Amino acid sequence: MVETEIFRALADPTRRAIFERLARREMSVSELKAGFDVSQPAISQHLAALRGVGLVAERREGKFAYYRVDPKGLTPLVNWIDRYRTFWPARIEKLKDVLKGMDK
Amino acid sequence: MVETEIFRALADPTRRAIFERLARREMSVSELKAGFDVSQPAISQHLAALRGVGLVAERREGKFAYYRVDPKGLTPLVNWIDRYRTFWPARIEKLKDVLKGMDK
DNA sequence: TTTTCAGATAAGTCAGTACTTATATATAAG
DNA sequence: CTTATATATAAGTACTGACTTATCTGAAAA
Repeated sequence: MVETEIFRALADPTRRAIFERLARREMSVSELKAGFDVSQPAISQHLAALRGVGLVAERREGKFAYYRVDPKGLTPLVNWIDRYRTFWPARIEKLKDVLKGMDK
Repeated sequence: MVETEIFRALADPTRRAIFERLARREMSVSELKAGFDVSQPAISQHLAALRGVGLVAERREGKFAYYRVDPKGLTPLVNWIDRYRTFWPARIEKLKDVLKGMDK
């Protein structure tokens, strides 16, 4: 189940913090590492997890690996919430369209 | 961190399925149990977890316990997504207002 | 080519968690 | 009062997952 994987990926505070930092701008692994109190392998493992569920994308350049958020990655999460639109008015409908148009 | 707790709560497929069933209508524990292939204690434990993070609420009536979704419970999740509105236009702003007005 | 640097992978450890069965609590029914 | 039913809690187990150190791959620098 896609939702499970995405919820799981974002349930870890470190991993979510990585996602949040990447949301601001593309960064290399060592740049990212600077902000956290965990080892470099831990960062790589978190990035692999985020990449595995489509939340981030990788761009390789020489010996550097640059990671960035893949905006489409959040779509299943938004859609899941959307399924519970019965709890609030239909405003959220707009989200879907917005996300679709964002497909670049 | 509130977000972590909510993401964690919804990351478990059984627990999320319970939430989804309760989203349709209020149900007692034994009614819920009928739909799942886990023991009654497991259901109670999941409900306690969902209740602990404010995703569901309990109403006690005699020897029965009726659970329902607390719509406000999803607010932190929506707000978190909202923080990444930089990735898509400002439509999501509306959500906050909607959720606020939903405070019953 | 040898060394250094960026990053990924391997393997092991430890804590957390989803489950189980057994038991407790409390209300309702006989 | 005794028994049955609804739910919660206790305690134990097995698995998962986030971390570590050590090692591997590959590109740049010396």
